[in-house]
Amino acid sequence: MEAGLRTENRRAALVEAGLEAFGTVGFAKSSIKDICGLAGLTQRYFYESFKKKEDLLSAVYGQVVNGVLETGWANVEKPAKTPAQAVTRTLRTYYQDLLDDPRKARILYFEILGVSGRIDQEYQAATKRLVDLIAHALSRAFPALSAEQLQRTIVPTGLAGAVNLIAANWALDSYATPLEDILLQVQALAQLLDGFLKTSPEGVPA
Amino acid sequence: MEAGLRTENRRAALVEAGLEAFGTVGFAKSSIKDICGLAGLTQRYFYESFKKKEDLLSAVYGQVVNGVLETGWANVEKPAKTPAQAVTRTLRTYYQDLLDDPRKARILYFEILGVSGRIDQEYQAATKRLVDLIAHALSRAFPALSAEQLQRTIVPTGLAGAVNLIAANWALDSYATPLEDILLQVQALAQLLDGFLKTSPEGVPA
DNA sequence: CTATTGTGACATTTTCTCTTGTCAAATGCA
DNA sequence: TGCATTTGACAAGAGAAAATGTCACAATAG
Repeated sequence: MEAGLRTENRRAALVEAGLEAFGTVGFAKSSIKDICGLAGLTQRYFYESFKKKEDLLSAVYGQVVNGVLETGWANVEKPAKTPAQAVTRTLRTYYQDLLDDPRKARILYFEILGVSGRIDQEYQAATKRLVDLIAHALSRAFPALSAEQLQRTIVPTGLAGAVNLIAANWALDSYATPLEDILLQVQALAQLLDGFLKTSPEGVPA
Repeated sequence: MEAGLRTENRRAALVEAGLEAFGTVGFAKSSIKDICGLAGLTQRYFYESFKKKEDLLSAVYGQVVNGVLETGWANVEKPAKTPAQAVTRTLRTYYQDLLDDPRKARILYFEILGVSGRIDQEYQAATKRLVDLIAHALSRAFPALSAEQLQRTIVPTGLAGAVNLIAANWALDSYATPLEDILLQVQALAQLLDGFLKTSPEGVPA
């Protein structure tokens, strides 16, 4: 095997080990040594691919964020019978991702915060991407809402916060509430909004 | 001055120094030595009042949380002419608190997360208190919504997430958007909800 | 086969930070 | 005033983790 390729493999192993360490023990309590142990590598290989622990967190976070947002976008484009169905389905896959791998939830909602200014910026950028996805999902599910109009309001940001806090509380609660219960409530709200928009064609004010 | 009282004063100085350190440099990057320096005390006095840095964070967080929730409750009880006005006024004081002291915002939304299991529990408890406040505010502003009904839904949790993420983004953005712009949008949404509830006396389904 | 490069295990250095201890000066109290 | 307690400044040990270095061995290419 080529050297460059093996370097890549080691890097990938470190990212996977980082996901495990940060997602279970936590960022603060994981040492570089621990992570290398999980990856089955010695410490020097850490410095082969990363300068410091924070850089690994950045790589892990980027991978997780890309994963959930990709499944989100893949879902939002699919046609749906009703707006409520579209909203529910998108949210289901998003939450299902976190349910399948609680380490991702922990990194997305907890470990990423308060580490450094640079990481805060990455968090902010990722939040913005989620807000964009939500704005797009809303404008698709509810054609009465224009995407441009949504972009200028705080509504998608607020909804992103709602989605995130519900997910974070759900994770802190060890996923006690069945996912379907949460989705049923969301579905009811979406149906309400749908009915409301149909009786108020003037839409939502900016 | 009595000894016990001076001990109290030193403790208060440490909490204030903790607010400054955690709220600007951050929890991870603040050493006990730094904090004592800010407080104008030597390290031994840290151990007089706290066992470890985490305990100081807990004290600082508790003070900040109590402060914002108290102003929130004080406001929510006041009578208002319209529901939209009630919502806007409560939110204004809540956000104004954070605008006046950005260190509080940083601690509330960033520094508190991912520190330890114990701190996570305190965060969860504080979130629950905010959710309760919001549920109460909603049931007061919109009598059509019963408090008991609200408690069983994810709506207040979602709204708490919305309030928090909007605040967190706002803080990360160095409060670029004028507070009044945000409040105007919230007011518009509240008016919409008010109008909707008046045409749908059956209320929101559980 | 042999020289070069990559690898793995381990040692070492360095840098922090926590935590406890010492002691003289200051302060409060009888 | 004289005694006891409190205080402030600093020292120093303990421990952990980061970051770098060494070296024998394995793998591979020519």
